[in-house]
This record gives sequence, structure tokens and C-alpha cells, in this order.
Amino acid sequence: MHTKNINTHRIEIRDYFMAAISVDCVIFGFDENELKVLLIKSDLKEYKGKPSLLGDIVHPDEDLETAAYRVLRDRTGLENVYMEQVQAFGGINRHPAGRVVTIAFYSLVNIQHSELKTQENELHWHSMKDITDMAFDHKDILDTCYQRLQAKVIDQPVGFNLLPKKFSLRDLQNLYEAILDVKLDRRNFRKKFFAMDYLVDLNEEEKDVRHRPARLYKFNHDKYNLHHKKNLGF
Amino acid sequence: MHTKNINTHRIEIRDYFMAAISVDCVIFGFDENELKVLLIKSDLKEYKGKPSLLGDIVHPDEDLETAAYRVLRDRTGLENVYMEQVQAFGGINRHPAGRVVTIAFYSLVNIQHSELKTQENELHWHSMKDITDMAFDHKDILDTCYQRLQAKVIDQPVGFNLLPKKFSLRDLQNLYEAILDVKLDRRNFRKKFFAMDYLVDLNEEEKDVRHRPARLYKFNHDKYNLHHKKNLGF
DNA sequence: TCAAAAGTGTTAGAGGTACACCCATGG
DNA sequence: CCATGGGTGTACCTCTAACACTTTTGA
Repeated sequence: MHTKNINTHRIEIRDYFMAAISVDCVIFGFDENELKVLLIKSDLKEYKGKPSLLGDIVHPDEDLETAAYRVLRDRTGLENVYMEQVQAFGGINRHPAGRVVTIAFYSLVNIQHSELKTQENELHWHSMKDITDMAFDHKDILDTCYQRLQAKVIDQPVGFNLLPKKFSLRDLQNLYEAILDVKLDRRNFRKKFFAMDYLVDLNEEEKDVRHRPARLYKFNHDKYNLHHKKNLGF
Repeated sequence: MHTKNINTHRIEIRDYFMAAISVDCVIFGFDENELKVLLIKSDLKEYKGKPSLLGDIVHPDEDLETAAYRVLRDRTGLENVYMEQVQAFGGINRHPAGRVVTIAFYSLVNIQHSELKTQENELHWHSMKDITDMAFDHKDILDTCYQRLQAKVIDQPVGFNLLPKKFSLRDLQNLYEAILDVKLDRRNFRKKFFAMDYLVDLNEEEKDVRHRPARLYKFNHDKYNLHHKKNLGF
């Protein structure tokens, strides 16, 4: 029985086993009507050439979120993006260099605003449906983050973070269809979004399309936090 | 720019900053129609006498879940209980002994089956509504885990784990009312649960109650994973 | 016979789903 | 004028919410 431990008794922390802490960022983007994720090539011999999430060790003076934002900023040039911690992954042999517990985050970025140094280890946007094997346990991390995103967009309007400031309802529907991997009814989709008050009509239209141009909208940030589930399922 | 890191290049892990990894368990129980949580007294001088979650350092040969189950077993004597990882907490100064990143889990146990060594640092079940301040950042961890539990019971039938094998519909409703902190309509509640096929009528009744005895049910584990949201909110 | 909680159905309203036609633009 | 996708309304159905009386037991 371990009745004396770091929560209950004064024990020197250096007497304990120590591990490295890292963060891994699942950076989602949306382009060409597909959900994409930003990956880099791993040079570790165990995973030579396989795609890897963007991550790094957490520094002594950083909390977890700060480290994750640092990774995101260094790789994409983006700040103030939507980010959410998902969970920790701590399998014993998940990293060949030793015990590394990683904390996974996902973030949603406007892919057009990102400024990648793509020559660096082939930093690229990958279509979600093309990703099979990855370095480390990163496929597992990616899958978990993707499921979290799917659950999230159903009850909170976070999807806007993936779109440009001005977008059409078709863009929005394509986004939801891509994230949830379903086909949605156009009329019902529009009805739903107009009923929630998230959309501001910009009185602008698409240009240079060879069909009737769509109206453009922006997201109403003021109403962001007003959407709640109306019933509890009971 | 940190372009060379543990995901992309071979670098010795010992060159990096190391931290201690712990797990903290939010162990929920249900008794006297109240949601309870199992806490212990901290002896650290910084938090002298304040209640603390049950936690411990993760050992070198354990993954995170294994460590959390170990803590749970050592403190309650319980095995095979429902447990879910919630998230990591890694604030820089969250532990006075140094950098300790903790992974929070919550679990749902049948409070009657637990065998506590209650003399050990006053290990006790606390009513959720009586808990104010706690040691470390444990109040924050507890709140986060409680919110996760509330969200979970709404779309999956995990609540059964908190009840004895045989229970009445009143017990079940009391449980949901306690977790969600709402009053529910009795008839609608019964209708809802009978419609899902989770309940098996045991053809038994309560005894020694000074009112009409309630029928007893058990949970149908076979149908556990068949319950899904019927619509996506779209 | 009384107190206490168990058990039971119906109705109105809200929200979800399915579905077809005309409109505006560029080529 | 044609091809392409934009924009719109209605009917049905399911699920939710609100609500009151009778039944069974122990004391």
C-alpha cells in the first residue's frame, strides 16, 4: 500500500521517477472542401519518413497550453487560434528515446492565414482521409482528437475558426459535412443556422463564379456563448 | 524556431527538462441520494489538513491508466471499475515540491463495495456540495471531472456504475438528479429508461419500506453500447 | 385509516426530416 | 440558352414537457 505520496506527505520530488513532458498539436485546417491536418516528417530512424504531429518538450517555465501555443506559432505563424486540450498519452514505450508523456491538443486554424516553412522536414497539410500510418502513437492521438472535434462541432459553433472571415452557407455546410463525414440537407442546414443567431449577413456576394453567386456571411462572436443544449436527454 | 525536437530528430532525452508525472483520481460514489467523492487529508505544510484527491507518482513500468487503477485499488479495494481519463493539469507551480504534471481520471464506484482504511489520513467520502477549498489545484481538477461526468451521463448510461446491482427506478432517478443537479419528471424519466432497453425487471420488490415497495431492476450490460444519439443537431 | 411513495397515459408544442422548384450568373 | 449551384416553404413525424389520480405497503 502506497499511503505516503506526493499528495499527502512531504517527500523530495527528486526521489521519484522523472519523465519528459511534451505537447503534440493536432492542427486542423479546411481547404478544398476537405479537413486537413498539419504534419511534419520524422527523421527518427524508428519512424524514418513517417508523418508526425507537431510537438515539442514542455519547458520548465511553461505550462502545457503555453508550450502548445509556442509549437503552433513557431510552425504556422498563427496566434490567437482556437485550441483545446484533449488528453495525455503516456504509454511506456511510446517514444524510442525514453519515457515521454505527451499532452495532446487540437487547434482550428484558417489555413489561408498560415505561413508554413514547408521545406522544413516537409511540413505540409495532409487530407485527413489519406493518413494511414504515422510515427509514434500519433495516429491514435490524431484519431482521438478528431473524435473530440466531431463531438465539439455538434454542440458548439467552433467550426467558424476553420473558415475565412467571409464565407457562404455552402462553405459552412461543406465544412460540417467534411468534419462529420455526412451529407446534410441544404434547406434544413440553412434553417438551423439562421435560427441560431451566429450569422451576420454582409450584403456581399461571391464573385467570378459561373453560377448564381452566394451571399457572404461572417460569424457573430457576440452570440458565441449563448448556444446551449435545450434539453438534457431526460 | 525550434525545428529540431524529439518528434523529428534523434536527440538524447536526458538533455531535456524532466518532470514528475502523477495521476489523480476523482472517485465518485453515490450514497444517501448525494453524489460523493473520496478524499484524503494532505499533510503537506502548504496545504495542511486540506482535502486532496487520491493520487500518486506514475512508476517507470506503468502506463497512466495502470497507475490510476493502482491508486484506486490501494485505496478502495475495488477493481474493474469504470474509469475515464479527463485531462492533464500542468501548471508550473501546481505542486510545492517541484514540477509535477498530473493526469486526472474520474471513476464511478459502488460505494457499498468499497473497503476504506478510513484512519489513514482521514480517507472519507465527501458530499460534493460541501467541498470548498482543496489542496493543490485539486478543486479545479474536481470541477473539471464533475463537468465531464455530467456531460457523460447525458449521452451514455455510465451512471449504473454508481448503483448497487439491484436498484429501483427511484434510485436511478435520484442518481441522475444528484449528478445533473436538476429535478426530473418521474413519468417522463421512467418512459425514457424503459424505451432504452437498459433495464431488466428482476420481479423483485423493495422490502421493509413503509410505503408501496418499488420494483427492482438490474442493468442490461449487453445493450450497453447500442445507445447513440439519433441526430447530430443538424 | 393514514401517510408515503409507487405506478401509470394523454395532450400540446417544438424540433427534426424529407422533399422540388425557380433564380441568378458566366460562358 | 444552357449548365451550375443558390435560394426558398411545407407537411409529417418524433420527441419533449407538462400534468393528477389510483395503488400498495407499514405503522
